Amino acid sequence: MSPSPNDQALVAIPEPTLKRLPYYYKSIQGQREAGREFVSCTTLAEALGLNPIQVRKDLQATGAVGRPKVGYHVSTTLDAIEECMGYHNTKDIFLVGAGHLGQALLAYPGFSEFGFNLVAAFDVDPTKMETEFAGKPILDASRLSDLVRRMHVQIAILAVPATAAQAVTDTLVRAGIRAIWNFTPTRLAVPKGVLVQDENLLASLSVLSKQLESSRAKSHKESIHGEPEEL
Amino acid sequence: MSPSPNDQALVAIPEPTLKRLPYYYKSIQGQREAGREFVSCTTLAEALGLNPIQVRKDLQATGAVGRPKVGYHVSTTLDAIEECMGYHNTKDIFLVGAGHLGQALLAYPGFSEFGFNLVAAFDVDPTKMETEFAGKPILDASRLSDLVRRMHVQIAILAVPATAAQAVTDTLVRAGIRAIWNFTPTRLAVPKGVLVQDENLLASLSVLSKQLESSRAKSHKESIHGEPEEL
DNA sequence: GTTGAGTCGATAAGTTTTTATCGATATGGA
DNA sequence: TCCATATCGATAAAAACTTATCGACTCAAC
Repeated sequence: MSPSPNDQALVAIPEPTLKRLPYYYKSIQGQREAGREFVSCTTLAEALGLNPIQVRKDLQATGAVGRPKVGYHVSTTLDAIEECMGYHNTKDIFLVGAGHLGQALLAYPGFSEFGFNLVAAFDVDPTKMETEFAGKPILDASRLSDLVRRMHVQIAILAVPATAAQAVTDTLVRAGIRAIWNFTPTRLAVPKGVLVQDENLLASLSVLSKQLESSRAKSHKESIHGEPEEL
Repeated sequence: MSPSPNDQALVAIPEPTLKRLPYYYKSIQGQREAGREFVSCTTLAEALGLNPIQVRKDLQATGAVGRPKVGYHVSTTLDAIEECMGYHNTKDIFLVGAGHLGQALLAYPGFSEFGFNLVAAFDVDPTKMETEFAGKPILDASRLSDLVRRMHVQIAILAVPATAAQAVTDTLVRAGIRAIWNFTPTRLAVPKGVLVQDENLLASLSVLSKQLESSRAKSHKESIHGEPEEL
C-alpha cells in the first residue's frame, strides 16, 4: 500500500519521542513567555539536557518546520505539538480507586492543560461514596460500568489495590474503555485494542536504586584501576 | 580493558530489563505461594503478556540459571533477582514536598519490600512542619541539607512544585545526594554522577491519549480500506 | 555584494533492544 | 532403553532508537 499524503498522523510517532514532547512544550512555552519568537534545537537541547539532533528529529515528527539560522517559530511549534498530542480536544477520564494516590491525582490541577477532564472518581469505600474531593465527586464503584457506557468515557486511571486490579480492568473493558493508565504493580490482561500504560512506581524506584549501585561499583572499580572519570 | 571474571555485576543491565524484573519477581512470588517449585519462561511470559524469549534473556541478566524441560527454580531465581536489584540492603530515602502526591508516597506501604526506608519528609509549609503523616515525620525543609549530609542519605524523592524543583535539586546535590526520583515535570540539571529518574505523570498520560488517538485513526482507516484487523 | 557562522533537513552510521533460530539437555512415556 | 517433547542457552537476525555527517539555507557583519 502506498501511503497517501495526509498519512502523517497515522505514521506512529516513537514512544520515546512522545514522552519528550511535553518537555519541549513546556520549555517552548517558557520561551514564549520570555518574549522570544524563535527557538533553536541547540537552545532547547541545552535547556533540557538532551541531544540537539534528537530534539530536531522529535520536532520533525510533530510536523513543525524550522528555518535555518533562525530556529523554530515559537507559536507555530507549540501549535504543532498541541495538534500532534491532541491537547485541544478534551478527553474525559474516570479515576478508579480514591485512596491516597487517587486523591493526589484528583487534586492535581494540571490535567486540563493537556486536554484532560477528570470527571469523577469511583471507590468501594462507603465512607467515601457520594462525597467530593478537590471538587470532584467520588461515586459508588457499582455505577462505574454503567457510567463508562453512558458517557462514552475512553480513558480510566487505575489506582486500586493490586488484588482488585484485574477484576476492575475486566469491568472497565466490558464497559467499553479504550485505554487504562495503570498505577498498580500488576500487568493487566486486556484484549487487543485496549491500551495500557503502566506506571509502576516501585519498579522505577528499583531501577534508580540499582543504577545507583552500579554507578558506585563502577566508579570504585575505576578508582582502583586508576582510570580517570570522564568529564 | 579486558573484563575480569567477576565483572558480571558491573556489566550494566539494560534499563528495560530492570523495569521488567519487578514484574517477574512478583509473578514468581505468586508461583511460590501457589506451591510450585519451578517456573518456565513460557509460563511467566504468558502470565505477564510478554515474549518468552525476552523473559529468558532478562532472567539470564540476573544470573539465574534454568534447567531444560524444567524451568527456573523458584526460590533460587527469586534470590537472584533480589540480589541483582539489591532488595536486601536497606536504602534510606528522603521525601521533599509533602503535598498530596508526597502524602500518597508517605502512605505507600510497599517500599520496604524492595529494601527502601522512607525516613522522613520535608516541606516549607509551617502548618505541616513537625507533624507526622502515616507515621513518618514531616520536617522543616531548612533542615534538609544538614540531615542529608549527616545521615548520608543517597536517594531523594522530589515532589515539590515545578517552580521549586531546580532550587531544591541544587540543595540536594550540594548536600551530597546521589539519586533523585523526580515527580516534577521539570528536567533537572545535575552534575555528572548524580542520577535522575523522571516520573512525569502528565507525559505518560499524554502518551496514552496520543496512542489511543492513533489506534483509532488506524482502525478507522483499515475499515475504510477493507483491511482485516489482526486477530 | 561577499563572506562567515549558525541552523535546518535528509541521509547514514552506530547503538541498543527485541525477536528469531538452532542445537543441547532433561523429563516422561512407550 | 529409546523416543518425543518441552525448555534452556547461545548465537544471529531484525527492529527501534540515537547519534553523526553533510549539504543547503538564512541572516548578519564587513
